Amino acid sequence: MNTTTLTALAEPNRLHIIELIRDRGPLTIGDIANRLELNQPQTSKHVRVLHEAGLVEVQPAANRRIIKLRTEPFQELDHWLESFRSMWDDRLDRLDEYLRDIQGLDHSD
Amino acid sequence: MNTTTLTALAEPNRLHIIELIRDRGPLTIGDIANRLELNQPQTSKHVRVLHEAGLVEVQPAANRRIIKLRTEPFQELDHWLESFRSMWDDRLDRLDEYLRDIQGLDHSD
DNA sequence: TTAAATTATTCCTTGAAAGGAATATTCCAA
DNA sequence: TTGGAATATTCCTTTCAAGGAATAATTTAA
Repeated sequence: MNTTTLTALAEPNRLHIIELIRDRGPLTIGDIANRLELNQPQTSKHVRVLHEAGLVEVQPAANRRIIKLRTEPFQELDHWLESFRSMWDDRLDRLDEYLRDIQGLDHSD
Repeated sequence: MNTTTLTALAEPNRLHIIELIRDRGPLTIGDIANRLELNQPQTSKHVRVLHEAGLVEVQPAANRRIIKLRTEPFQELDHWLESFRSMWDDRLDRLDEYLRDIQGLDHSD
């Protein structure tokens, strides 16, 4: 697991930005600032960090920037958590294996 | 999602400690320090942070402390990721739903 | 009780990250 | 081309986390 993703998410305002976009869909810097009651400069800065960490995609549209979630970092995080899942849920693991069997998918890992 | 978990994991050495315990099982402060080539004081400090964040359980044994992983924070992180999963894998979501159906489990959430 | 091993704590310094305030930049509309 | 809206950047200050070094505390063994 890489720590850039975690570092980016560890700041409360940035986490809120991520969850906001997750819930409301792509948003503008101004939208984010308004909804989260942040100043515009700090919003830009936080979004920059999120972008540099690859958590977010920035799509210019005229005057504005539309901020979208990227999937890869969350997939990576999810994959990382796989290695812990057996700690707390063997049953689901076995079901997952069974599921893959009946779906005829490869599970050679 | 709470940021204490993320903050604790965002520090590289602490992340290494977590992954080390995940892979090797419960370890002593000294074991961790040796394997990760950390000084003992910093190891103690990092483990303290991990413990205060609830990521780790500390079990005294005579002179030593045995450090174990706790499951809850990882479960919470996993649960948080659920809300993102539909972004990248609708198929698995549908399979999961199907799975719950044939298992006769409650899925009223 | 003393010594040795293991771990915890304290003190200090340094670097980085975050917010505020001001200003710069970019882009469209008129 | 000028004005206004949206966003970016810079500069400054403050706070906080991390490492190093030294030392304290705890536990067992002898």
